[in-house]
Amino acid sequence: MSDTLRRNLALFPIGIVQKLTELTARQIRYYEQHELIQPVRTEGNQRLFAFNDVERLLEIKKLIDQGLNISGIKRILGPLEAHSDLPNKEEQEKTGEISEQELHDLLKQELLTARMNRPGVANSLIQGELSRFFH
DNA sequence: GTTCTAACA
DNA sequence: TGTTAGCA
Repeated sequence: MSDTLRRNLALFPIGIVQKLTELTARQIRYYEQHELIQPVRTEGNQRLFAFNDVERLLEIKKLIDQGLNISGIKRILGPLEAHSDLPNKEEQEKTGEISEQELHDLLKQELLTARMNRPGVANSLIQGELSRFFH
């Protein structure tokens, strides 16, 4: 499985992203309106974020802390790469493109990476919220 | 219980 | 940005 595919897998709802990034849901939706991120939607119109989106949000947060406005952030992060029409988690599982086992391995790998780059409270949150993937 | 959109203190 | 209303 390619790295870009892994990072673009739509996995978490806004609540988890909220804890992961320590941004409010309001802010996350606001940044989406300004095309800083492009989470996919479920059939129920709920946002599903990928690791890519989370990383992007963390960069946005850093720039906000540095006093930048939306316009400034857009210039620094640049336009969003119109990432192709990657199937979402449900479709991938439905079509058998990704097995449950692969998904678990994928998430475990991502969590290990996150643990090394972002030690602290964020990790316990990540592990807690994603524990359902490790049966 | 969670998320969504819209709108206003 | 926060927060609340009214839905799905």
